[in-house]
Amino acid sequence: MVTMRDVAERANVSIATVSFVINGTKPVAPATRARIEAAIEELDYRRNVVARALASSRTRILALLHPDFEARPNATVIQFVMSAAHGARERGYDLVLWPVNDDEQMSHLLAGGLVDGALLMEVQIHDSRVDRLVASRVPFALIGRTDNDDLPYVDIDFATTIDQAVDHLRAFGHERVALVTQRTKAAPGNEPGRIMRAEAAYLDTMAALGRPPAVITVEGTSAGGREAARTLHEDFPDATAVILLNEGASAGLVKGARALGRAVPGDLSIISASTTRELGEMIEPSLTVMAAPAAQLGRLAADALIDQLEGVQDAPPHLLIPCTLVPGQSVGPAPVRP
Amino acid sequence: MVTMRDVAERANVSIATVSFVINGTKPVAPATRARIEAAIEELDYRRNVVARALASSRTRILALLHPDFEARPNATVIQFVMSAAHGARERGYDLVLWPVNDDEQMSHLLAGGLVDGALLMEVQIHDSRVDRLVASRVPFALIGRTDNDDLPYVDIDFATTIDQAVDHLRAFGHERVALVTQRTKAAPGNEPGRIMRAEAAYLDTMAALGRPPAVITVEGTSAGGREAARTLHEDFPDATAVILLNEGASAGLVKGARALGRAVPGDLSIISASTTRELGEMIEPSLTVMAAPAAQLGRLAADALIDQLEGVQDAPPHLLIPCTLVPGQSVGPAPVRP
DNA sequence: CTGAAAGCGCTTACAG
DNA sequence: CTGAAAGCGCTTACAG
Repeated sequence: MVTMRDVAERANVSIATVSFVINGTKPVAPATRARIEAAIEELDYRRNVVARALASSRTRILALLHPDFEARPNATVIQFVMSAAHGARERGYDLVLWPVNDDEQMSHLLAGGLVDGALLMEVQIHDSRVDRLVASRVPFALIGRTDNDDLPYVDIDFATTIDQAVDHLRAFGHERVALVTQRTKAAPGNEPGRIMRAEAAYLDTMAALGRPPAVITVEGTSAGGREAARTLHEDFPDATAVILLNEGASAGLVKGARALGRAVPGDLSIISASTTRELGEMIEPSLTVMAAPAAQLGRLAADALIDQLEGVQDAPPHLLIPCTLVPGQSVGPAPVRP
Repeated sequence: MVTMRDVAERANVSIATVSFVINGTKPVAPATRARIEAAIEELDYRRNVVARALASSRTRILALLHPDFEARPNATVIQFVMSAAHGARERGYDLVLWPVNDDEQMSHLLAGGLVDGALLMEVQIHDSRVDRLVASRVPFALIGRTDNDDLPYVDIDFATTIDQAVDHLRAFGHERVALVTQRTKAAPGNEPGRIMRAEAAYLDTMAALGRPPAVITVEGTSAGGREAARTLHEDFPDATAVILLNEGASAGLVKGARALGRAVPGDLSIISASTTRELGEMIEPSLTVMAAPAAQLGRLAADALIDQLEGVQDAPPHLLIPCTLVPGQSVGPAPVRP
């Protein structure tokens, strides 16, 4: 292995000077610099990142803390993860994946000193992992928000997303719009923030319009989607449009509605929010979706965290990005009331 | 920060002895051990992984080298990545994500000394990245195979997968089975191994059955799927079943076949191979799929690499896992010839 | 069974 | 602008 010492010897300088040119930390005379650069080139020297990390007490490694995604693969997750890794890499940082099952394990990992900062996914309104994170004194950014808006976060702007979805449906004449959300294992009132915030935004919008809300909560599966179709049909027969906040139930909802004799979009219009274009195309009729800004969020999260680490920044980042409407064939004019 | 020195002082031993009990590298007297363990507990000491890495010249970090997945999110990818990270973590290793665009960048990263080993995804038959990897002298395992079967790899067993798909279709009376693969940017003859091997397995099977093969190559999009439906209809009108090796084209193929007046599975049976159960459920009629063993492969890859690193192992790992048949509603009896 | 000490390959005040 | 040296927090022969 070629070390900094080898380079220094070949260039006839001290290792300190080599360090200065590699890191640009101090001015070095052009001639000296040239000799050093030549030596680096000739020896094909590459600085050892572990030694650097120990000496500088900065590892330039970021952790992505996430629950176990193996069970329910989600296309937006991979986009988020990959763009975060990509954004980090472009700024000279590495991203390690830390599947964390419990808070204890998380604290242990954080205390090991491997990472300079952490990104936490799937944040809930009350989240003990966030408390641990704060206690660990490792800088971080949340993907999603707790009820403490002062912490650094990036998140989907659900209020704007729901508003736009409702506006889109109202432009087609829909007056009664239902919301289908996802059941989770979380305690009531402590669902993932995305569900609670989207629901709150929906209720606000309905209230502003003077319409009674219709919220249906089902599993994130095809069976859940079918259940939603039945509930909609029986309990809210006058709803002519649905906003889904439940990717996994999308296909089931369409199938279920049809099985009940309701054409899509003839009798029922559907928007699937916070999902991918690909999902929309996968279904017949192609779904109108609000595409989640997963790739953007991944990069923003990495950038926000790195800005914090490098002191490029004053206030903790609070970034909200709405989903993007991608029209498909699942939204049509509201049927005329009989 | 609590260091090993703090623990040593409190327990009245040298730091070497602390290291011995933490790592279990040398026998330590029970009483001494107890004092040290108590000190660790009381100080809430956690060994600094960076210092350990520098001193032991083992970082216990693995790299996952992969092309840019942001563009085309694929559900099997996230399963693979997460299970690899999970498997690594369980054995005390961390997994960093390295999106690599070019060989040069890959070599640079590898030379930094951050990782003990690497996993390379999306391996092609002739793959210059593999040459770089070999040259870097960093231990590795491939996800997929090159034409050099001696290198360590884990891969999907396409031969078995295709055989099982054909068997399944033949049990329903299908005699003429087409294969739809995916067009890539790779040079002809150098497509990702999965495509070439699946095609080879298909051709072998057809030859063994004495049937003329029908291979259609299209983009991995809905449009590609529609194109495949047209080509099938026009060029291979007697094919009554299709095996897809093109996840993105699945929905388009179904839509396209219908648009041409061919019912699924009434007139055309479809199996989508090397994809997810979730994809199958997302389509109407639900697709019969051969689910890719992504989670298994992720864990196996991590384990195989770690086994190599820890010398648990003699021969380089060569692991092949077939996909799993998950029946849906897209396969039915072959239509009777007119 | 335990300790003193060298060393891993860098960075960073400090001095000149 | 450059260098000598301490130090980052561990591991690991080596000696006893």
